Amino acid sequence: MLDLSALNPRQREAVTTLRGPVLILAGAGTGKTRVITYRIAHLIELGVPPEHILGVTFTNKAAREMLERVRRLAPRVRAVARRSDAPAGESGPTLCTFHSLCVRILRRHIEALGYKRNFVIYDEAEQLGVIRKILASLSARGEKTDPRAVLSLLSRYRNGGERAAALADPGARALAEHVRARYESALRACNAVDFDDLILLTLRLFREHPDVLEACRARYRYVMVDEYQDTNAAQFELVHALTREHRNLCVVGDDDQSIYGWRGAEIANLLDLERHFPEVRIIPLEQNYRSTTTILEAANALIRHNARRRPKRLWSELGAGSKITLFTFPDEEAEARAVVEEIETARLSGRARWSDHAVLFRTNGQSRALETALRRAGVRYHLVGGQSFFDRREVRDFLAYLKVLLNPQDDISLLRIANVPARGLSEATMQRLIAASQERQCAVYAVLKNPLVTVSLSERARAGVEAFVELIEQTARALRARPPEGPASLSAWAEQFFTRIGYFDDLRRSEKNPETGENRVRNLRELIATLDDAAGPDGTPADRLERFLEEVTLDTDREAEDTPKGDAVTLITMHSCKGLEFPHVFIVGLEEGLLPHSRAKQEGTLDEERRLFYVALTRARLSLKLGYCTARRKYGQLTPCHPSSFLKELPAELIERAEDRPRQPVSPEVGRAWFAALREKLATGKAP
DNA sequence: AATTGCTAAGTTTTT
DNA sequence: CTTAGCAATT
Repeated sequence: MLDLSALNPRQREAVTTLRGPVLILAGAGTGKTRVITYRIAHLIELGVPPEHILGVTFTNKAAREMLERVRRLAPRVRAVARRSDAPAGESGPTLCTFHSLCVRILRRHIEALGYKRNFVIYDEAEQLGVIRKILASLSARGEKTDPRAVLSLLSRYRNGGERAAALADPGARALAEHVRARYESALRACNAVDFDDLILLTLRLFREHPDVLEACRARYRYVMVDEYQDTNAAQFELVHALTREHRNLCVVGDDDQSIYGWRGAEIANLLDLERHFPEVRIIPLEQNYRSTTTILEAANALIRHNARRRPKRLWSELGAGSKITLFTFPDEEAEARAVVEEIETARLSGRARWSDHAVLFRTNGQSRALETALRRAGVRYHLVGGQSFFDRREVRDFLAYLKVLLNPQDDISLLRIANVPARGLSEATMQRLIAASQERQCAVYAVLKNPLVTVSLSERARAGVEAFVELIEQTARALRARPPEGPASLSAWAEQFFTRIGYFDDLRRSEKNPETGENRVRNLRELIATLDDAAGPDGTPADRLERFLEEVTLDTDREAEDTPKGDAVTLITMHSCKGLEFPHVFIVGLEEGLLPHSRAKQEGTLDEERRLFYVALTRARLSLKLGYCTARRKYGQLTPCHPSSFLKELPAELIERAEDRPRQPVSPEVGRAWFAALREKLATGKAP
């Protein structure tokens, strides 16, 4: 029996309001995940068949966590579906991301839209590749357009929404429309879809094949959406399509924590929910279980400066705690040293471990000075985010090979690996082949197989092409065969395949520094070792590889998570800290131009910057320290800077300047421990 | 075909 | 100061 008395009245209301539309306005630290999981468990307990429940999240991590907690609350729930290939007879609730839900639907029905079922999913790097090609063919006039900017424009345009409507600049609109036509046909020709397509194509499927929509509605009778403030217009459409009939929609979110507007998130989805669901019941959660009242009051005061928001005020029963400390530094090195000093003082006086601390910053670049200082002091840390494992060259090459083997039409991947390792297919040769493919309106791979085309190539190039085609054909054939003809272990197969084509050696050779070469080989081997686990046991080797690829493109936080971190300080951007909490938080670089970022000012997104600061503030449980520099090294030279205007929005009585802090008396034991630790550090040679 | 050198730019980044 | 992308060399 589910014990609802463990919840506060508001939470209980949220858990027990099961019919009709509900908006749970869940402020930071108010037990949001708890409410969602209790709600699901409650539904099940009341006899709702679990397979009628759909819970949509934005990250796989969130989906996993939710699944785990539902299981704990409702032990009878066994098979809980997360992966898109879950068996049809499953009996659990569906807890997954928007994207994996759509993949699941599309894998079943995409042929109705004229795609092949073995479509590949392009990630951002591949999307950029397509955009670059289009831009290159478009502007021989030498005008340089930033592919990233075009991609983001395109994404907004395709997803529709108010932003796109406000995309009134006729030049931008024309460019977007122009690029869109080429982009979509390029992807289609490659039998590829991108992240946006997963949602958009599902919507199209619903429009053109109402029976599919009907089946989904019948199946998902209770729908919940987490982090609702981060949904974009297309995602809203999807949710609306599923729920506008039965109206059992529960959305959970916090408009004050909307920080992904630049990625197309429509905070209006949350603010204007009544427009589509006038009967919506709004349940605010305001009791915070995380932070001291000092921290919450500061956060409340800050966010009040935002014009358009649903009013709410966080409170807690955790007492005032200590004041917020504000530091001023001459430059970022001093800042980093002070961070280290604060952490070490707390640790050596026995008040906190390294892992109780997080240092938050606006831009990834700010981590450098911090890392240097922490390393110098021998403090363990881990850096969250940064460039992804999946952006490394060797990983991209590997994935491109897999994609080509499963779907040779994938031009982008094919062009990436056609001459890796070098097999005599020079840039010039490839250009001719691409031209031929455009002429014939067919995939590059079809051209490679076409003797009418290859006959015009040089002897060497033709030999290269033939060898390449033979390699792909033969390997693809082998992968379609079940064991014993086909490979039983994907890892063993991959290891052998990449050795045979000389990829490992090529990787080593390509690096001047043998150390980094070995590192790349090791990275790849690590990934290869996970093949069998991630792919699951069912189907042909090709089916299994397909699942692996899907898992890897849709779930990039997978590997980061299971890395055991031990006792270490967390260095993290303000964006990626959402949803986390730490006893002690240090927010650095609170300078005008960095925290309200200079570009945000130009773009008129000051409110979002303020929300970002709000998210950062509300991560702290016990102590909060804020720092800014009076000068910072910018592009090489020291430039003066001013404190962030947001600092003025925090009530002065909650803040004390670091230099005014009363010196805390140090007890003899603490003093001894401190010196002992210092001596040890000197002995091991770690201290400066 | 690959390496070198130049120029230009420089947020955040769930899928 | 970096770094990425691109052009122009060897």
